[in-house]
Amino acid sequence: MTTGEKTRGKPAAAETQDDVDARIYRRIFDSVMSQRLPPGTKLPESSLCDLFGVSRSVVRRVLQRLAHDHIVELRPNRGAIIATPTPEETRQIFEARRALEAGLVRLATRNATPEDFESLRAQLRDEHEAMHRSDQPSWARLASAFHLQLAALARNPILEAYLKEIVSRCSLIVAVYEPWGNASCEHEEHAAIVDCMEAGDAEGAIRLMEDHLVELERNISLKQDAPQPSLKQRLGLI
Amino acid sequence: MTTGEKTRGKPAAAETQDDVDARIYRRIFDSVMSQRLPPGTKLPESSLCDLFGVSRSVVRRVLQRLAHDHIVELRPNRGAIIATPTPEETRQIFEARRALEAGLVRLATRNATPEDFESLRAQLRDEHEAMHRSDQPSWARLASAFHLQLAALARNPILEAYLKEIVSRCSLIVAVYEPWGNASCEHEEHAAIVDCMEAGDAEGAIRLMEDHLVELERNISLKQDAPQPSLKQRLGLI
DNA sequence: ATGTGCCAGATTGTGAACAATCGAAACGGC
DNA sequence: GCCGTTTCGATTGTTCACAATCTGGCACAT
Repeated sequence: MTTGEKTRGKPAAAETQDDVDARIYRRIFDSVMSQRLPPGTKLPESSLCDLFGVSRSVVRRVLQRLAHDHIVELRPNRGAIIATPTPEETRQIFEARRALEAGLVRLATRNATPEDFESLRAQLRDEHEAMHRSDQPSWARLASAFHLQLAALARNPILEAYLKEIVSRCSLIVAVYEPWGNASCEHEEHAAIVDCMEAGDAEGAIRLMEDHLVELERNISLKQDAPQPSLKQRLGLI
Repeated sequence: MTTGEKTRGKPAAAETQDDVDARIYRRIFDSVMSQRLPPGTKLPESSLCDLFGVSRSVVRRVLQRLAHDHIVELRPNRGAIIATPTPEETRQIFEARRALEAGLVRLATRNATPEDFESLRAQLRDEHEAMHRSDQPSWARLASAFHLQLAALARNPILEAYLKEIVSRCSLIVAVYEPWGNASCEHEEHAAIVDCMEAGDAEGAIRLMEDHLVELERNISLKQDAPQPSLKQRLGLI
């Protein structure tokens, strides 16, 4: 009775296997998104075992999940590394993202309630505030969160999960080529999209969203081509 | 030399771990698609170990992959069963599929070469032939293959992978509610889509594709609602 | 007779030992 | 001095044994 309720709920110190998995997954995931784990970083199983205090079985399972979500790359007999998207993959990811978000915007415009728009605008205010504070880490997270929250309004968990995965991969790309693009511009575009959706103009919102994503990709491509940031990556270890 | 080349290629009896995984995955996958493993079927690890002659580690890994692709459901401490899509999930899956295929048709229309259309028409001929032979198993497989091949023309592996997953889930639904809809109608619609694409009319092809998918869903929904096929599933064991 | 609690069997989750594989440095031949 | 070979160390892949958990049936009290 004291430690583990079995029939209904687990109020205290009982951590299920899924909780452990999720904790480790999120820890690695967040570290990648925060650029604390740059692409190409090796993730030896034994190190992770020590760090998280679990056995290799658990670490292995989590690494597989991360690999399926394209956060890490699993090379047979050679261990896991943080995934390193190539320029070609970048192009494909953004193309897929445009197609996905177009569909999501259409569904969201159809299904969103006034309360949904309310929370979306609240999100925009947070963005705006972080932007004014020049709080770039927060802002980057919030900018992604906007797209995710918009996706939730479509009321389709499947498409939402796909977008979640794609946004993660985009963040990974941003982590490689760190553009830190002009935030104010992005924020304006987000607001314009919401305006269009609230007015019921799905096609207009889609067009704005696509322009917005093209702009985002262009910012990244510039950094990607121009200053050759990949000397150590191409020459050293990837 | 006789059994395992290591440096370059593996011409004969050397089977890598990935090959083993893929073999077991495909075996289960195909069995589900062929309705030999109906939804709700239990998949005990020990049985699979015996059947495939591998250890539980391998079985476990494969089951996780199948779970991530929504072919099986992994219940903690209770083992794996073939996934059983609910009517609500069915609605979401088809909605997602329409959105995805719309984007794919648009890209495919833009990127397809004359040779691509050639192979697509060859696909249609195979369909037509299987239909005339009343070879329903073959026809069902070919009908899915048409959508998959069309998706490949978009030249975007990411969206293609998503559609592959969704089509699998659709086939699973078909396996539950076995509509075996009017094949000739489907074939005509496939052909009409290709015509539109070849004429460069992406928007027209998208509209036809959406109608086609709505029709497909309607066929399934009818069987789903009418004869109450889920008595044993809802009341007994799912 | 019905509902509750308990026990046994089976199945899954975990951890540690063993085997296999790969990378890289050291070695020797040309 | 350069290149191919070989050995060694480290890391991953697999297997097996043990622990934890759930299911289903049985006994028992009400």
